[in-house]
Amino acid sequence: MNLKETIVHESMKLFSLNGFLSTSIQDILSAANTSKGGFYNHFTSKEDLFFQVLDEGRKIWRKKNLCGIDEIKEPIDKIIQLLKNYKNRYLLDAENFPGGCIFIMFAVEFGDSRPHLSREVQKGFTGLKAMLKRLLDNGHPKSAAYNGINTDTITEIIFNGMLGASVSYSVDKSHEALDKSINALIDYLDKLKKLQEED
Amino acid sequence: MNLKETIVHESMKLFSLNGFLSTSIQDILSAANTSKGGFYNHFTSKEDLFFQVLDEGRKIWRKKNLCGIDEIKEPIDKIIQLLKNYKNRYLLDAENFPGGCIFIMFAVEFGDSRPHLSREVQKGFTGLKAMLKRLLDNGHPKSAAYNGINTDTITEIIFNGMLGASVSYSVDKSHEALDKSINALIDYLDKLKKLQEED
DNA sequence: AGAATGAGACCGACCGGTCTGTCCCTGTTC
DNA sequence: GAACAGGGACAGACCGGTCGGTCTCATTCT
Repeated sequence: MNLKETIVHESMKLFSLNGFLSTSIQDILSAANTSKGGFYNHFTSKEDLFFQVLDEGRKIWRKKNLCGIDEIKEPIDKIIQLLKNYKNRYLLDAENFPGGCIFIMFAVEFGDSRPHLSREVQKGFTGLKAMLKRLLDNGHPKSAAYNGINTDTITEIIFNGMLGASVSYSVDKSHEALDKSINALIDYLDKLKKLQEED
Repeated sequence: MNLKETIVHESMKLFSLNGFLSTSIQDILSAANTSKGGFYNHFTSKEDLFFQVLDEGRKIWRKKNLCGIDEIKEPIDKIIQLLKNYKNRYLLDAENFPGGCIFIMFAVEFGDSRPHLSREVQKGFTGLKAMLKRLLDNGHPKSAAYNGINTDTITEIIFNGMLGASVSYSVDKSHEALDKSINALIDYLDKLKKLQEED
């Protein structure tokens, strides 16, 4: 791993733990065992680093969360697999994000004050929500409702459940609560699936 | 409103928008139309201000969210009323928290780096979760399960749903999505209530 | 007179970012 | 193969600006 990759990797961990704004260049230099010269030789600014970390984070997100999904045919089962991956491979894997999901960290800490950064982060959330809805719509022949519950509503429940689980896990670090949270969402989908089959 | 109250009030709004760490004393002085002397005459430090804002925020949270709950007898209906308050009186009321819920902001931005502040914030979450569980346990005669779903699981769903809804609302500011999110949780509880009545 | 209030100059620490200098690797020349 | 030039990689002194916090002093109220 060369210096540039090291800096991105170490920054990702620090951002996950303390956020982008609270992590100083000096913190990063110490973690990556380098100096200002080394840093600015590879990045034009701290913001430049942010975007590269964001990109790398997205790659990792996809790798961890979409693992094994293509092999599954039934759309609702795809989402269930996604939820399992989200818990076991993503949130519980502290190698890259020891402090929790960086996207939520970024989205919250930027708030209304860094709109150009916040906007970039928001794209990821929009994408996830759209993916969930697409899967649900594809999964239902009538393409509109699961036993009277429309797919928008289900999307919101799953999406917010994932967000909430991540936030509360990064706050209390309770594996037990995380298990319950994700399993509750899986139950929710399981019941929808049964209703669908009864139709 | 005297200067001290003005400072707390303006700080709360700024913290909601930009977070505690990204809000400088100078920002607060400008918003409250005062000076360093005026500030440090009422607060010993920025951290002191934080705790007073946190206290005030909790008072507002209770006032907004618990409104009308005592008048309701049925425990699940209490939670439903809480969810309605949460959406209409709390999240949608931008007077005090224009940028979104300060507790989530604090919890996320402090991350693992300010444990003594983070811990104080976490107490509120623990309290809310405990309240939800208490209501659910009281509401069920067998005090253990709603049609096979235990109260811990329901608590997690509601709690994470509230967190997630708040995060995604503060990111995208979509009333429509917020409505769907909260209504989905209310539906979830409604169905549990029906299952309970069938017993 | 004396206490409470608050204005604002000032302090050291630290921030992100620049700049110079040193090292080392590589290609060229004889 | 030795000598040298050029350039990328990196170390660290340094810069202006901003941070939270202190201090002095003027004003106002009792």
